[in-house]
Amino acid sequence: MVGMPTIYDVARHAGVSPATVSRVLNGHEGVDAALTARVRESAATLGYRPNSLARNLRRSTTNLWAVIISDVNNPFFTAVVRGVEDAGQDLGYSVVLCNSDEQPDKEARYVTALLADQISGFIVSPTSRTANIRALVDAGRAVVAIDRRPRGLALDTVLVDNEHGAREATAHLIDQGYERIACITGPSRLSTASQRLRGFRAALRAAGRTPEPELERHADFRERGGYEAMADLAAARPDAVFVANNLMTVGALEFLSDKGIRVPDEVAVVGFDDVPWATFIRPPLSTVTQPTYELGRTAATLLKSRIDDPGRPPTVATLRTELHVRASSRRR
Amino acid sequence: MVGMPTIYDVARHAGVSPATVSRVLNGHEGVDAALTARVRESAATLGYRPNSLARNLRRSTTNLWAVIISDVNNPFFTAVVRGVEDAGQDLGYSVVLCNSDEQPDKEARYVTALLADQISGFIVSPTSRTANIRALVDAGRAVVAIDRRPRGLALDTVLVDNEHGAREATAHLIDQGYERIACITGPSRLSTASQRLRGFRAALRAAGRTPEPELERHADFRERGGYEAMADLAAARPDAVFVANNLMTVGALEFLSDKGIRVPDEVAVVGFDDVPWATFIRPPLSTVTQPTYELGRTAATLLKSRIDDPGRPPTVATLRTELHVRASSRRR
DNA sequence: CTGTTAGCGCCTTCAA
DNA sequence: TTGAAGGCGCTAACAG
Repeated sequence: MVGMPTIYDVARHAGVSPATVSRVLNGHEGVDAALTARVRESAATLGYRPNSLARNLRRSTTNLWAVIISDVNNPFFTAVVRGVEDAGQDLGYSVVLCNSDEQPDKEARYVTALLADQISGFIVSPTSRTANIRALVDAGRAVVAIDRRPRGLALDTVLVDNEHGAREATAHLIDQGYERIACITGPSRLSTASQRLRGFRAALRAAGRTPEPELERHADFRERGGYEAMADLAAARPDAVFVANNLMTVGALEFLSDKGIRVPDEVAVVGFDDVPWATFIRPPLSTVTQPTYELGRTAATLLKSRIDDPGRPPTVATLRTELHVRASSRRR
Repeated sequence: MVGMPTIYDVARHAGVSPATVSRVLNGHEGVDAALTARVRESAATLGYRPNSLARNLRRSTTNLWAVIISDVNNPFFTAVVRGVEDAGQDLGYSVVLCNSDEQPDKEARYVTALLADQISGFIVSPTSRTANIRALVDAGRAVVAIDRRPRGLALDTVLVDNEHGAREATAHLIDQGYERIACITGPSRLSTASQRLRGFRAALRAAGRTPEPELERHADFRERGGYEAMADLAAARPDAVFVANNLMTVGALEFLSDKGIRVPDEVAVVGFDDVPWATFIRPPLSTVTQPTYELGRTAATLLKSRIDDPGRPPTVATLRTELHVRASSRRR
């Protein structure tokens, strides 16, 4: 025997047929106890490991999941991936990570490549082009969307309650007595961005105020966009700002710091998403945190049950956010 | 035809043999131009995609690489992974990400599982237990070590010049006139930790000073460890501290901030590794940055050439660090 | 230059 | 309950 031992080697060693070895190793019922023991022992002494390539070819599937996220630089997504990975490993799956960089074309390329790889399940934070996701679904693959709701496609989806989170953050600012509260949200094509904006407006209305367009901005969910939006907003003289994701919050803070605008004395800030080391930024940053790791685990669970029961109607799981009030939004 | 079209379907459609289809699709030389065109066309019209499971079984390899890193929460490693991934994709490989969490047992479990998966290449930041890596090498897999030198094993390795980086950082502190310079480094079993400590001491000696044990601490390369080491150091009254990784730097800053110790007036700080948003921490943090993305790309290149030429003698690539001086270590 | 053929290692009927 | 045999889709010898 030259390479890794095969099921034939084990069979010979145990004095049984390959079929029996296969049955034992796959836990099929109704194999004689004595044979089972012998097979187990032979497998152990030979150091047999099933060749997953052959198994997968035979079963025409793999134990691989692919996670296609839209920004690896965003700690939000990497935390989610960790949740997926841990849960996936428990269920016997390995996870391949792909970064679409929020570009539909890059996403499309991944989809095409991965389709050929018999990947058994996909977890995707969809870019705006739903066609990519549809291709996966049409090819009969199990797919779970995270973070965003894919437009016009019924899918297992894990979201957080963006509207609630934004509303709570804004209500807190109102509560602290801020008068001119601004909002920097993401691209309007992304459901997260519009939901967070909606929550912002809802809180204002609930307090008897009217949302003012001059205090609202759309940017790109990245640091630079947050910086520019904040610069642009400055003319409107807000005394507080709710920023709809972590990277843009960092950008907005950067602008304020560059201009020597004090937080929270001149402008209070609350950010959506956790910012790593939020407590280190001076002043410590108030945030609406999302249960990122949980989100990943939930997506993994949904994916597994979709694989086991492809006909099941789609589920949408919505997780709660949590407001953490810190110094950046507290009146002295 | 019910499922995906196979190479036989294409062959029939194009009126050639499966072998010819295979040759065309794999770009083998010397196939008649007319046939080539016909095969290409048939494949296109049928929407043929090669089944990589079958191909891999036949070739008994995969187009998968596994990256086993020791801490997914550390932005250093995630940045490296990005470099690996981008380069890998260019070379036709997908990347599976695994997190050993600095635990040899967890690493061992991954190694065992992945060995069965015919993964074609491994990039590993080894934990202290070299046996795990040795298992990969013994099984004939292509392996590249990153960040740390695996003890007692000749391997393709990508490192940064830790000693130089630490020395430069320390020299800068000396230059600024600090007198009692402390060092918080990592676990002594990790080469990165000991090299950075060595660089620190070398700089002191070069300035005619003697390293004092009471100003040196080993911690665990995590935030909490940095916090505790700083707390412990405080009694020795340092006026500057060089912290040998990013997470511990954050921990040390946290302690200083908790105690109201001003940076850099009372204690100056330089950290090794980039800290995301280093510019946001007040005061902006001086850092020794590593070329993380480049490190990943280099590892990918080495891995590829190891796969192509398994007999090649091992290469050790050492990349340079860069000192970025910011306010946290500047005398007023 | 092209086609025929024999597996890669496993699982799963089918028959005994 | 166990064994024999075929085939998943592809590629690499080997013939022609």
